[in-house]
Amino acid sequence: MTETSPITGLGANIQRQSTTDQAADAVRQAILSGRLLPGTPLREAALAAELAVSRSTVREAARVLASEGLVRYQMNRGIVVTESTAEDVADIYAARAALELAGVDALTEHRDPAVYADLADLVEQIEHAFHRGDTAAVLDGDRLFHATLVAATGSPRLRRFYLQLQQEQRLALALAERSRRELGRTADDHRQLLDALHRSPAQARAELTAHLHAGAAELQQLLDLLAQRKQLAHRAEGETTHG
Amino acid sequence: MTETSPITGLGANIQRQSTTDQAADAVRQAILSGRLLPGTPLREAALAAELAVSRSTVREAARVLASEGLVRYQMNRGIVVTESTAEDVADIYAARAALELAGVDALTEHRDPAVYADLADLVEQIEHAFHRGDTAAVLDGDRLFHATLVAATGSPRLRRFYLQLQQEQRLALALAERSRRELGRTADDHRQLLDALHRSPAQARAELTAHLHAGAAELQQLLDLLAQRKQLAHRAEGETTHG
DNA sequence: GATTGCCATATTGTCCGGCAATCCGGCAAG
DNA sequence: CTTGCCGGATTGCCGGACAATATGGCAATC
Repeated sequence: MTETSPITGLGANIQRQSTTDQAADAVRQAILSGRLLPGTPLREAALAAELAVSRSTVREAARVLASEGLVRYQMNRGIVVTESTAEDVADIYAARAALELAGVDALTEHRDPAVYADLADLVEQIEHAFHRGDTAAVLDGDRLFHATLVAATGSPRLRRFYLQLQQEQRLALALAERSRRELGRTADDHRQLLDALHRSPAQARAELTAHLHAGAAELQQLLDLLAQRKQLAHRAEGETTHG
Repeated sequence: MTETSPITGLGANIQRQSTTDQAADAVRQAILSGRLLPGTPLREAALAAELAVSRSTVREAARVLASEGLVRYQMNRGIVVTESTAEDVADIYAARAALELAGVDALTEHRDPAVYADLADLVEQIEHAFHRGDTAAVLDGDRLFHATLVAATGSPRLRRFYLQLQQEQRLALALAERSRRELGRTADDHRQLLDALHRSPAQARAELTAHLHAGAAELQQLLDLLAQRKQLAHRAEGETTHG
């Protein structure tokens, strides 16, 4: 899996990280963790001061994040953390479906036992995490399971694109919390999906699309809830201002 | 298709283009047209002078192009026009297959007559261009045909990603010239593919994969040829230097 | 002759200060 | 309530600057 030098056998390619990349990482982390909410404008000067870097560096980092879809870059209006619409969420799931179905096709065609083993491990992990009540671990396992599926295509480009989709999805629900019931369904779903992957391509495809549709619906619902809560907060704020 | 304002009915959203974007466009154009060959290092200062912009602007533009895969950004080594390996080409076709198959699925499921009409038009265009001997038009039609197929998924993200793949492919064969026979095959293939799309999903999928495999093989062969020619040139250069 | 160490040069990474263009909120006039 | 205007805040872009790093060549060494 890892590259090895033909001479030394050491694949350790040491490499410093540019300030720009570090800045991008910091902001990305803040966004994905929900510390920077969608819609938040990112003032270049303030960010530069906060990160102790120059404005040029911030701008370069912003270009990177923009290409990942985490922020939007509007002419003369600056950087804003991306706000996902309902259509965006639907689209993310549609795109996910396309890539993951390609993964299913590749897997059910080549039947690589290593991939099946990885997937089985992940299902175990997810179930364990669920019983421990470790929400973050469940979600991590979920993401890794699907990423592994796409990786089964063997295509680096599909893999990279898929990771971006996952990032966008994380951004969309950064502040949403899943209920225990939904997490349980997640755990069950993946075992079922794995079974279907063993059985037949057609069943696997069907199971996956069903799983994704359910996920999309759940996320849409969560977003609606958040929007409602936000509206209420907004209204309350208006009242206090008026009173 | 186009967005219309509920008030004026004018969808004309005028918008200036930032200098950075213009710079990126210029370089992108130069790369895709083959004026900047793969492997060419892009000196920031020189580029800035050439485009009559500042180095900061060039760097931002480079970040954009790097995110599109047209250039590579190596720490302390600067910007280099991406050199595609044989694996890259294979991967591009694998990724294309995944997305286009999603398009086939969507199309054969919904049977949107408008899309079929568009595709039929494009086949006509390609055949006309071929008979005119207009190579560029054939290739444009080819690209548009496949992009339309992917667009049938209705997913903006898949569409965007697919355009990037097409860009990368153009980069890979920027300086390769296709023979008349290959262009003819291209024209025939698309009509066959369109027929299969009318017939059955399974046949469409089969036809598409065959088409893409043939394309990949052709491109690989072209690249081998180019590599050989390059080696010969290189060797000749060495001889003159020594002599 | 091949390897190593060193040095001059070219180039990048990053920062800074600056200025015009643009956006935004508010206030006044109609 | 709309329109026009104004000032502060912010961005877009620039040019200069300097340290860190890469690169190619030359000399010293084995």
